[in-house]
Amino acid sequence: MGTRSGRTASMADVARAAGVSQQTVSRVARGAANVSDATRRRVLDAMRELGFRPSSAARSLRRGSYRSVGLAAYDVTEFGNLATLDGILQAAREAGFAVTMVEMPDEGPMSLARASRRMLELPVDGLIVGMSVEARDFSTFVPSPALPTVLLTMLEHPLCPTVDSDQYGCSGLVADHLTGLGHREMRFVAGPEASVDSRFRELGWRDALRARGLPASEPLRGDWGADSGYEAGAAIARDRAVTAVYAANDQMALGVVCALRDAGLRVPEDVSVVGVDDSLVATLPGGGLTTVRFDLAARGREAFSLAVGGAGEGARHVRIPGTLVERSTTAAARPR
Amino acid sequence: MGTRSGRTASMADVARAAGVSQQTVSRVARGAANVSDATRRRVLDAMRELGFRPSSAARSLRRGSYRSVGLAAYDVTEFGNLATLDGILQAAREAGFAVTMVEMPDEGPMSLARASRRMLELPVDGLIVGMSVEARDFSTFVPSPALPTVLLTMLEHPLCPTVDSDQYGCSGLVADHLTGLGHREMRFVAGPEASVDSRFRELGWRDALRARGLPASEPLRGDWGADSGYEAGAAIARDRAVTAVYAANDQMALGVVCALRDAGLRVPEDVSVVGVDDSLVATLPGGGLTTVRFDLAARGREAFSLAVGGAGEGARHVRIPGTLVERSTTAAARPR
DNA sequence: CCTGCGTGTGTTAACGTTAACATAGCACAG
DNA sequence: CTGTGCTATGTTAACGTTAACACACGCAGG
Repeated sequence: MGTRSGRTASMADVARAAGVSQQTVSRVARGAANVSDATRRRVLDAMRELGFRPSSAARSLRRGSYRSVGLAAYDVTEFGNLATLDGILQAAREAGFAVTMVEMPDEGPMSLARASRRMLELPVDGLIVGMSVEARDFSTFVPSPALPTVLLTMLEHPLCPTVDSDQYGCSGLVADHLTGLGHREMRFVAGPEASVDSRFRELGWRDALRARGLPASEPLRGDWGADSGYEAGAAIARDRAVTAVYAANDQMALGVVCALRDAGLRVPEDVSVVGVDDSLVATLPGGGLTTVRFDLAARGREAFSLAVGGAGEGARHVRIPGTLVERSTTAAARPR
Repeated sequence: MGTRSGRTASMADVARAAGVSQQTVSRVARGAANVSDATRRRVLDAMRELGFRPSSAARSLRRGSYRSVGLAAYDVTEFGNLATLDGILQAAREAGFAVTMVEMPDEGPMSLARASRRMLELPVDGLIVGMSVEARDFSTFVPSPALPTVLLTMLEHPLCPTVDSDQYGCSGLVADHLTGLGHREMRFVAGPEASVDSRFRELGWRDALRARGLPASEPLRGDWGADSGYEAGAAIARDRAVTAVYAANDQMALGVVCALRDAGLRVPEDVSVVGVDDSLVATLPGGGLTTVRFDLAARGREAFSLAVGGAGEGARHVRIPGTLVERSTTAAARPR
């Protein structure tokens, strides 16, 4: 017919079919005002008949923007990243943006560099990078000036704005809560040394104790898993002075609770336990875990607006505070 | 300098700076072979200096493809969807594709229609739709001929290929396992009636029992939650004939296990319990749940290749079989 | 009757890239 | 010395859209 066979219909094809100029088709496609009802109807009919799909490429080329934000992620499957993704998607939808993702096959700096280079060739107006990449990768990362880039990390980067949940401040919340309940002799169960989040939680804990004039004992070290929490809990059970435990995540906190109970101690009557993350395990039956909840969706939304809003230049560093969720593993301190 | 101020550098700017033609810049950018080392170096230097970023829009316009696949999702956060997303990301990365997501604000058909219309204007070569959308929405869905569309659902659609884990066949696996252990008197705990997955699991179970000459008793109905599983389990505990329970998901299966134990029965010695999904709860401490695992990443990969591979026309319907994971909640049948 | 204005439409020129073709230089077989 | 083929480079013409401008028309006020 009127269309060149094989190709998908363009505005020119629609214009020919509807007997109008190509510009009028463009006006209809964009919902512009100055089109008479009769013409609009004819054009819409022609579009439908020809299965017209506007070329996003041509539009973006002309317009100079893509209305899409890039996301370079290592492991979206992980709890925190997922909730952040959800926040990014929310913010994107409200702004009429899409989210374009590429996965990084591993956590190395090479992988990040490659993902970022690939992003430069993708139709995105800004880039959000992060999701479980270890800190050392970011330190060598150089963003392209042609693509506004936001990093999801606690470590401040000289060239990019960063966003993260306040992994330092959360420990202050826990310290407030536990000292408020009268606890003085407390233990911290840290995550793996390589983890930036764990390091900040530990630092925040140390500083919070010092600020309250309490001694900070050496942390026990776990690996984020419930089993490592169990081991730490077993060790703590033998120390009769301890009345409260703060574990750097919920999984380990759960392990601590199990170990304490297996050792014949009651939680929270004998020992209080607090976790961080408010992950699924924190709400399990058998009494929820007292923990710190982060607004991860806000983390995502913030990253989005920094990446595409572009307003405030100069590397800003946003830290989103958590809130303490009191469930049934903390109570007033009593000697064991 | 050589570049028009305000704009980001184009190939023409780079060409001017390097003293070559624009086409040569294009060749370098694409990594084409026929460029001398000296020229290549000069061009790369100019690119670096000008902060050149190739225009994805112009490329796609010229090339006619985007190297990106669209994903219209309702709730990515949910367990199954997430793993599927991961599979899509994997396949996309291997094919050098990006994944462009838009979120649907709710599950209504309007929302789906709107998301699909938005996708038509996005830079994608194919579209994957699904992720927790209820079946009725798909039935009224009409794909655009200009955008190859794949549906993630068990219900076959006349116009689109569909992909899903085999929600029917999984019940056959469970029936094989349990009858193999000598169980005859079994109960099925279904999910909510609105759920397509639950309906197919139930149908598969009925058919599997019939094929084995066993009577299929009326299913108990839950709502996917552990509490509803607990109720069902409590009812089953009172029926001394029953030696095995098949719950339509792991959460409910977990509830059943708890109820049976609270009623003084041993699992698996007195009653065997099987779930479906191999979700996190299935691997909890205290003895893992026997369950059916689906290869959800394969679901995602399959959807990807159907969406962009485009090879086989005509609506194909792919069902990916699960595998039974035997853990510690099933054992040989013994009278209670 | 002219001027001015608003409304619907058409015309033209980019946007930045790549494919196809053209050309210049050089090596080498005949 | 001519012709053939290869390599490195340049030239031209799209790809499909939108912004800017131009035009034709009807209608108001002078």
